[in-house]
Amino acid sequence: MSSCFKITHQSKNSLARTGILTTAHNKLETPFYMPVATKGAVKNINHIQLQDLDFNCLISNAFINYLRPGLDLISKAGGLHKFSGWNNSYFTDSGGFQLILDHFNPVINDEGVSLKNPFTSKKEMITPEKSIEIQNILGSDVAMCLDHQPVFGKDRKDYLESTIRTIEWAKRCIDFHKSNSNKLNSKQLLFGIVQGGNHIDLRQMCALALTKLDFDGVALGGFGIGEAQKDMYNIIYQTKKYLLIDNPTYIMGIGSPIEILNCVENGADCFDSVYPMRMARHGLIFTANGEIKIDRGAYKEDFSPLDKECDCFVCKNHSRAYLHHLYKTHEQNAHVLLTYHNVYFVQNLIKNIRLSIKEDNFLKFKKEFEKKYKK
RNA sequence: GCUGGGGUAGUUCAGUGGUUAGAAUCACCGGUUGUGGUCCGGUGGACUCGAGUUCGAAUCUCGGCCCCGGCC
Repeated sequence: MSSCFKITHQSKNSLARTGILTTAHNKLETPFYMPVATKGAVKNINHIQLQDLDFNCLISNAFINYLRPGLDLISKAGGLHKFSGWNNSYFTDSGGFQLILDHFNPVINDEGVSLKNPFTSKKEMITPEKSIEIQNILGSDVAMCLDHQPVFGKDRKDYLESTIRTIEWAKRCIDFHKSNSNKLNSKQLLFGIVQGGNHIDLRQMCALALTKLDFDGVALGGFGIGEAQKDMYNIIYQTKKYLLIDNPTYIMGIGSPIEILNCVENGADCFDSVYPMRMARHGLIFTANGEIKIDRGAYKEDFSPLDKECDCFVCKNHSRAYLHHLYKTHEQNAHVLLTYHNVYFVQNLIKNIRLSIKEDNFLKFKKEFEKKYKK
């Protein structure tokens, strides 16, 4: 039973809820979205701006930090928080996501994963224990289990194998986490991860197994890629039935406005995704009236703001024409300004979601948002 | 005035006497989700003009026009 999470309001007509997740650094209001700071920095937006936007939690990557700059250096600095100058919360991803990137030449067996260090070309063996040890040293507020999501898994057989492996690894992760007294952050929480692709029974089997392991929270993985995407909401809904009601539920890798809304409706409490920042870099901008692509010629002489309803400083001070010009001329500031707007937009959405849940108005809010957002 | 170089997509370049003239950029349209990046994919668009040689010229020859350099 987790004591770090407390539900503060439960929607009557859906699984949407607000809550407080208490970490060593913060009390995090849920639902919340975490900007991704793989290397201890979010691309094109700095810590002060993020803090001003009330982001109290980022997610970094244990494996990437382990490869570079390395644990010795981060330890000398006093851990990931001090090294990166972020005094709020950090989740750390285990490195499980890197298992699907060809770039790292992953070779997986029951013991763990063998990966190629792209900086040295040396092989690195990451086991569940090793992954937790790295996160213990980094001192993140929430560590994630090492999980296995199959890349090419088209067959149920592949998903069954990876799901069973994920459960076995989860046991090893929690055993190591409990027994290792050498943690930088003694209050570090640990979340398990549900795999199973789009097979509801595998998801439920995995969820059930994790609930028996005393995790502080449970994540659903495997949505950023592959076939599970279209069935995501149903998978979350069906999986939630097998999770403890007062466990925080984290949807990994999801971050578009519409997806956040639908995940919240099905009981999700936190998110992380590169989506808002990457879309900004690629010129796709979130607005209350839908997404726009700022590189389109249509905006060349459009002197209105990105989003008329947005109060961010970019919308208050700059026109689409100006941002179009910066973007088309590859001016660095284009990415900085567009990233700021997208991140602001998502945070604003999250705040409104929380408010609407507290006011028992979530479904109405969602419906109205979607109506305007989808053309 | 003399002389050399050059004119190929909106732009910068490649290339060849022989099916459908390449690329980058550009324009338009997709994509992007536990970060390998200002990324990936699709589509669109051109041989300076005239004459000659040739079965065939965008390519070779001559001339016109235009651009760049050098000399006077």
